[in-house]
Amino acid sequence: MKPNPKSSFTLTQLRILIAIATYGSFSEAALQLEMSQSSVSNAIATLETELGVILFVRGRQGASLTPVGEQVLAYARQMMQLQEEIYKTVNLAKTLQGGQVRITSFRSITTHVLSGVIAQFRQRFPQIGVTILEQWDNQHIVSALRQGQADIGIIDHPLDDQFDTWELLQDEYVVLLPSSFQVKGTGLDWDDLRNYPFVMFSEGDQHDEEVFAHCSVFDTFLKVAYWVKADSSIVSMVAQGLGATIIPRLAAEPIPNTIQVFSLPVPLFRMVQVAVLADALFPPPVFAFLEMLKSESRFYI
Amino acid sequence: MKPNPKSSFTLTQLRILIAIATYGSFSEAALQLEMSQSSVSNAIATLETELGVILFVRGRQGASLTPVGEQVLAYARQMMQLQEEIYKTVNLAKTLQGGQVRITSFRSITTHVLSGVIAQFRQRFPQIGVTILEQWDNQHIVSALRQGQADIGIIDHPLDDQFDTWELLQDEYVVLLPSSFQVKGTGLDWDDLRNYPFVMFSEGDQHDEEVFAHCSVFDTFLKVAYWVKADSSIVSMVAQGLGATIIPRLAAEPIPNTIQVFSLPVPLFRMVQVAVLADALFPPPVFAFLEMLKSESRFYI
DNA sequence: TATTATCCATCGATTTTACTGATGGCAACT
DNA sequence: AGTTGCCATCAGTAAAATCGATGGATAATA
Repeated sequence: MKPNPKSSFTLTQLRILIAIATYGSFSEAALQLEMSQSSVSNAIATLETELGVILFVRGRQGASLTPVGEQVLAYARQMMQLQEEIYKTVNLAKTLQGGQVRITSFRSITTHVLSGVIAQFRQRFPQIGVTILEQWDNQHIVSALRQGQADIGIIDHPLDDQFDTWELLQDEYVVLLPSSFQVKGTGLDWDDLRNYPFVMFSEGDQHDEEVFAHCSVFDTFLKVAYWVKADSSIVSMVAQGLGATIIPRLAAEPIPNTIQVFSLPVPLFRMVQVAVLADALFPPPVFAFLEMLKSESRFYI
Repeated sequence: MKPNPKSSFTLTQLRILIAIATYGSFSEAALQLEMSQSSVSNAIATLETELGVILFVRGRQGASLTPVGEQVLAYARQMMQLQEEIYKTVNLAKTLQGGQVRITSFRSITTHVLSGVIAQFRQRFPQIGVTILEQWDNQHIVSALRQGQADIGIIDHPLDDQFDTWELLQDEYVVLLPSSFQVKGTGLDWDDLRNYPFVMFSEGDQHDEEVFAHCSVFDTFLKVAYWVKADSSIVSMVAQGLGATIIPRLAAEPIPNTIQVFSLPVPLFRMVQVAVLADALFPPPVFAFLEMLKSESRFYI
């Protein structure tokens, strides 16, 4: 008994078997299946050879199943049913009635933007599953998209033209100050920033690079007292008066009201974009989700 | 969505799908399946076209399933399992480990001979099912055999050469007399028979024809007072003194001890034979049963 | 008894499908 | 830039499914 038979029977043969069992004769089955009687005969002969058993007793009044034939018939029916289910499943996936949308993004966006959209989406299309894959930086999001692990990505840095992107929202880089820090006028100026000690994200973060670059344009070089790895930790360190920080607003939420929030002297934004693979052919659920995202984005821009 | 798609996917395609999902890439799957990479590629492309969905995301590091692909994979595994079961089933049927023996016979033989053989057989081969199809006369037994509704038939009249037959036992036609009937000597003679009223089987029975023919050879013509349709009824009518009868011994059993049993003046037997289709290729269980029947028949002859 | 009708197997021809080996494109490493 | 690993595509070939026609067998019918 080979575990992996090189050639094996086909679903067509099983379908024919069922038809014969149903209609009682090879010829009637052929009619119903809209194929020639000889094909039917051949198919069963091949199947019988492959299995090494006689499935039908042929007689004057048609064909009737042998005991083994009966057993095989039962399995054949089950297989046909599974086949049907496969078709049903993929057809569902091709409509808005089923399927799945897979999104990858960072935590801050997930929490403050996507959660709302997803709730709304699930309410509108309850049959469609939504999967979220949280990532730490753009890199991972991009590669998840490229490798097909997700359909839709949320990014905050421009991307090469493999992707179709559009703006979801502008997230302002805000300066967070402990309540103990004094501010002279109505807003911050660059001198203020030069004097504060800063708590920033750990080494090599793209956001911070952007902030440093922006400040340096105005001859402002921040003094970084602490490097920390999590958004929420940064915020709480600021709350405890250890220093100031510059961070995208959504990444900082929820901001305790003991913290003072200012725009930069010259405001800076990160552009949060939605990205999908340019050449990919998406199932309808993905389009539906993108539509919803687009209409939602109006509230943020 | 057509209920009966003209062309459909194949089990081979599903097997390939599973292999790719298992080994992570088209090429590795091709190696494992011992087929070319292009075949694998083609098979999946065809399957994807047939289903109308993308099943794999192809990337630098191999192929990974899409969400629909995952769903289809689950069904595919089930189908492979069913396929395996079919092979297991038919292979069992080809050995003594499984399968079925279908026997057709009359009630009398079933009760008094087969039941014992079957019990012994089931003890020896517990996995093999035994089916008994009871019939009223040879005609039905023969046609059941011819139509493949049974493998083994028990008959009591010679048959044409479509069948292989051999003797199972000789069943003597015995004369049953009520206790009230007087018998002169040690045995019956033809004159005795001429004087008794008889209870015989209803019209056109082959057994009775045989008996009448036998008697007429000795110028004995029975007076039939009753025609009755069931063996057991005949016996009980004799027991109640309504008449005598001539009946095969096994058909009469159990014979109440109020009834006198005699051989005919010139004994007559019916030859009970086992018959199988001459050209049929039987599964091993049938042969095993035939062997057992043969060895068993020694006790009766 | 001879005839007819029904069913299935078989044959040869044809179309379809499956498979292969070679080639090329693409993206990621070195 | 070159190399490597992966998949798609192409053209040719081998295998198969399918068909129409034919023939044999067996019941039912005349």
